[in-house]
Amino acid sequence: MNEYTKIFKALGDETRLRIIKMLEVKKMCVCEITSIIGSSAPTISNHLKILKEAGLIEQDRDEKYMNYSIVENKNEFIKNLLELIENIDESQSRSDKETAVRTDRAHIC
Amino acid sequence: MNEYTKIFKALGDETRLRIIKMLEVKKMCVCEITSIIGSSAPTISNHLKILKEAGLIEQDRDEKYMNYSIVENKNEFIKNLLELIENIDESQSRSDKETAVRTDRAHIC
DNA sequence: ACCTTGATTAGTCATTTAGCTAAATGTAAT
DNA sequence: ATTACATTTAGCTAAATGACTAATCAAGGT
Repeated sequence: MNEYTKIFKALGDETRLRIIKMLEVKKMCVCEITSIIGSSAPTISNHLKILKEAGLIEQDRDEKYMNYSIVENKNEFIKNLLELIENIDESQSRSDKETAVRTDRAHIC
Repeated sequence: MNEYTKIFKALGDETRLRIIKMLEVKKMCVCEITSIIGSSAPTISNHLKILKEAGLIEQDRDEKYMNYSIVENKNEFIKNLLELIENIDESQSRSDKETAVRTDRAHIC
């Protein structure tokens, strides 16, 4: 599939867009994201895979947790696109972000 | 559906992204686009509807032809997004655009 | 080495999507 | 009014997608 189509397809899903917006706040592990979204862990894991393969996020292991974060070394297109998305300010994202900052993996995972 | 999800979903399709890139060259009617893409007219018509409902393109009738074009009065998000897309330069888009400028509806419709 | 816990993979199922053809609608010209 | 042609709607099919549970993999602590 076309690189750009893959990027837009990755973003063209409610749940994945929520995840991207949450990761603007802080890097998070699968179980944290799972607890905020409310879907099953495999479902979230799969969404993360799609976002990663589109080049939007990256993963790094922190002990037993797999942290996901907005990609660091972005190409120009991804960089500009993610900046655009940062400016999106809706109630859903705001509420997710608030939950994200309050979320402590020690308590929920 | 979320406004932004709808926009990204609209762009997350090979054919629709091709159409957007072609419309950067000039406004076109359904049959012109159909002849360049090679799908059926109803299929193209449906793709155009999805792009329109996402707020990316608009239509105006020119005699018996329905012209589709990149939306004129864009909100900030759509404006920046379409600028980003304008910078995409791939062989597929280049070739489609070349075909588009050469395409004369008088000959093909 | 074993057990616990977090994450991913595999397999299923329901829903959505993108394509088609045929029929309906809209517009212009005869 | 009738015909011709562009477009859209309706109805269908095949493929893709997103969800789940069960099973497996990976890492750490006992």
